[in-house]
Amino acid sequence: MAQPLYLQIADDLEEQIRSGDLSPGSQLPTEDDLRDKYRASRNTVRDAIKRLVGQGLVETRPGQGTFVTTKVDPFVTVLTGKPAIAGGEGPFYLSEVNAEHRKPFRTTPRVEVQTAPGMITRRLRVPSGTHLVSRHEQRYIDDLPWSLQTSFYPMEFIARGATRLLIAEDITQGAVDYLAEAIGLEQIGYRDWITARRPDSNEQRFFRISHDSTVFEIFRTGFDQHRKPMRVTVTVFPADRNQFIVNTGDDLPDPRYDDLPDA
Amino acid sequence: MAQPLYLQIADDLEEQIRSGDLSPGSQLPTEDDLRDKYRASRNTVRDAIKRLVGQGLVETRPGQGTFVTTKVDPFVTVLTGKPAIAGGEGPFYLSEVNAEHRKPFRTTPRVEVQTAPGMITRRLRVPSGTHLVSRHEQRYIDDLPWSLQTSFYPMEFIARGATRLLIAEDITQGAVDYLAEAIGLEQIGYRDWITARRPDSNEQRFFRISHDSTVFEIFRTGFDQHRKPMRVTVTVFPADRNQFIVNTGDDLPDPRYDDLPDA
DNA sequence: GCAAATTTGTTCGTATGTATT
DNA sequence: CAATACATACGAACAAATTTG
Repeated sequence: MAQPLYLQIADDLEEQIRSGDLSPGSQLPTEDDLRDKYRASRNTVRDAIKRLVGQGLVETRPGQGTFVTTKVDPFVTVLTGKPAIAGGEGPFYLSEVNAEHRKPFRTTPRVEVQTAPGMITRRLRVPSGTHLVSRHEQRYIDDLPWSLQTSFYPMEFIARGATRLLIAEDITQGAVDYLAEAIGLEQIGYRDWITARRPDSNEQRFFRISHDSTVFEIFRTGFDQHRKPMRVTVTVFPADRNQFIVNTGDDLPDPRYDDLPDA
Repeated sequence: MAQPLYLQIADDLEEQIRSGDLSPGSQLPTEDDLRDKYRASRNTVRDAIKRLVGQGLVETRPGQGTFVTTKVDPFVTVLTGKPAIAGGEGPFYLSEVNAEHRKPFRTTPRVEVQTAPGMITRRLRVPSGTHLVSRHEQRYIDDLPWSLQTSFYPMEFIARGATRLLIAEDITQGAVDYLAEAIGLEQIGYRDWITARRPDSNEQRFFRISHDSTVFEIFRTGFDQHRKPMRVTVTVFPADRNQFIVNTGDDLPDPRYDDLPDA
């Protein structure tokens, strides 16, 4: 056995998909058809398909069939930028490359007061177990689920007068601008910490992705004029439709007109 | 059937792993033992284990058994930094956070002249099919495979006098400094384009990761004083042991003393 | 060095459950 | 309700990798 049969079948199907012989959105032959075609058992065919599902090349729908996944035009987020511009864009400075026609939408925040996980308190440099204000929202682009975002602020900000943080309303002017105006906290910069991991069950449901796909998780820590962390924002993006740009150095050419990802 | 049996088994094992009942590196009961314990067939037990493998919680070794994966202390790369400091560090400004004791090592480059893929020529803004110099190297940290890096330069640079680009030797002073000195090209900045994807078979072999794991792929385009792209570097990192930091704004506190990832 | 024992990997056949049309 | 298609589960057999005696 040079190669296991299920791998031969998977490779053959993968080749058909990559060559365009099986176009995105089209249906694969049913498992029974593939069983006849490759003279294998149905279980072996299913092992091959499982592999393709894991690779994100196809998706199965019970009662319907197996279909070649359609690639979405990836959404590109620029992580760097002059912090001052961030106002009105929400916690993230989202500059969408190649997205002229795209319509972002986000839910009104779900506001809670909770004891945050160590991942957050450590970054905010507060004792673990401290109560924090969290503002969670779901974000869509063109009605496609795009990211899940949660921002954490110290409770202390409320006492100092930033009461709108507790209200479940979009802070349209931008939370950064609001904090500057309300309690005189200026964000002088931020640090993004980029990781990748598997989605939890919530994320699988919201993004409609499988358990063995990948999400980016970006922790953004904002620092005030005293170089102290003033807030932490955690954003989760499905890796299959998100990419990121980081610019270092001033006056770089606009990425919009080159650097395009492969079609 | 509230939950499929193989998911119940997987969840139970996952719980044992997360609780520390099964510690990292330790061996799970054999498939036959698990078959008896859960009164399921061996195939059902194997389905459960496959799921855990996909989640990266365990790894199987033919002839030996199934073992709880040991998490490596992640390696953190800072993507932003004053470009001037990059000299001597190689194409990437690699500032290792929490890495005092770690020893980086890289192979001597494999140098080729090739027609690069569209992904590269598009970023370099040269016609597709143009010949480019590529310098490929494998990079290790503490003898663990850490990243695969390939840099592309226009052939024209050779004619203009940067002949050392063609030599399969480490350019210890840094390629950026060398180009400045040899042909007067200054890198004024760069752009990183961050994506995630599945590893190809080469990468699976080199990093010793499975086909359904994830790698980061970072395209770094360097720009010269005329704001034209002067080189493109592609680096691939396995996602299970790599994280990235992006700083926006000056004078942020050192991430080394906070922001530590969870143990 | 070799053979046996152990353990995971592949493949088949079969039966039944669940979702969709 | 019936037909179709994928999902789960069991049992069995043999192959391949590794360790042990």
